[in-house]
Amino acid sequence: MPRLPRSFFARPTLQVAPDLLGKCLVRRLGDARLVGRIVEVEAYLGHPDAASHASRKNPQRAKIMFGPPGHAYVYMIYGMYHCLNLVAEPDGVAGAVLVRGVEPLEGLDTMRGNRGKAMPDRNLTSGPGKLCQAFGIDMRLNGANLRGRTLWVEDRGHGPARICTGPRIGVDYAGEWARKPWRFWEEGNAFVSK
DNA sequence: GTCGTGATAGCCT
DNA sequence: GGCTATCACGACG
Repeated sequence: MPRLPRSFFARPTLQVAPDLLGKCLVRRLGDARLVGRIVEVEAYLGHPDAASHASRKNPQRAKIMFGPPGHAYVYMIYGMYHCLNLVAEPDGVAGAVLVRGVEPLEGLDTMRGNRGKAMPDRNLTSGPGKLCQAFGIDMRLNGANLRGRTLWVEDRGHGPARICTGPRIGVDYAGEWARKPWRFWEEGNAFVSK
């Protein structure tokens, strides 16, 4: 299956984000191969997007967002969970797409083991923290090249049926920027977080 | 089904 | 001491 080239990511974040819907996130984890079809994302820009880590006064945590496209920006949130972003825009311009939901296609048993307990399958990857846990994504993958051997994105041709848009989740502090319709999801998919 | 809340760590003022 | 691009669980009905 063809991996998405760097040129796919080297575009405006608001174009890359909806284009990622229907693409497949692939993770090699030991002998396991985990695949999830992306069904929900959010776009985060650079300054002056007040909801973005890249627009903080000291965006040290988000420096990967300013780097070359086609890399992973991973951060820890609420002390317990991780969130996966895919860096967009040309090198030097901040922008990333938060992956909020994927539909599990391969490696379900490994995902169930990573999530622990008796988690219903519909809760495996229907949220940014959940999917990172299921895919074994943590800070070790921050800055990883998406054309390496552990994490990448493939185009398997299963585009989204229909795309919906709305405000981003959990950024109410960001004033007018919180109301931008920069969350994109596939209509009706069970693995959308809300 | 909805709602409220606690967990937990790194960085902020 | 407060906040965070979250989640799971228990109470309620």
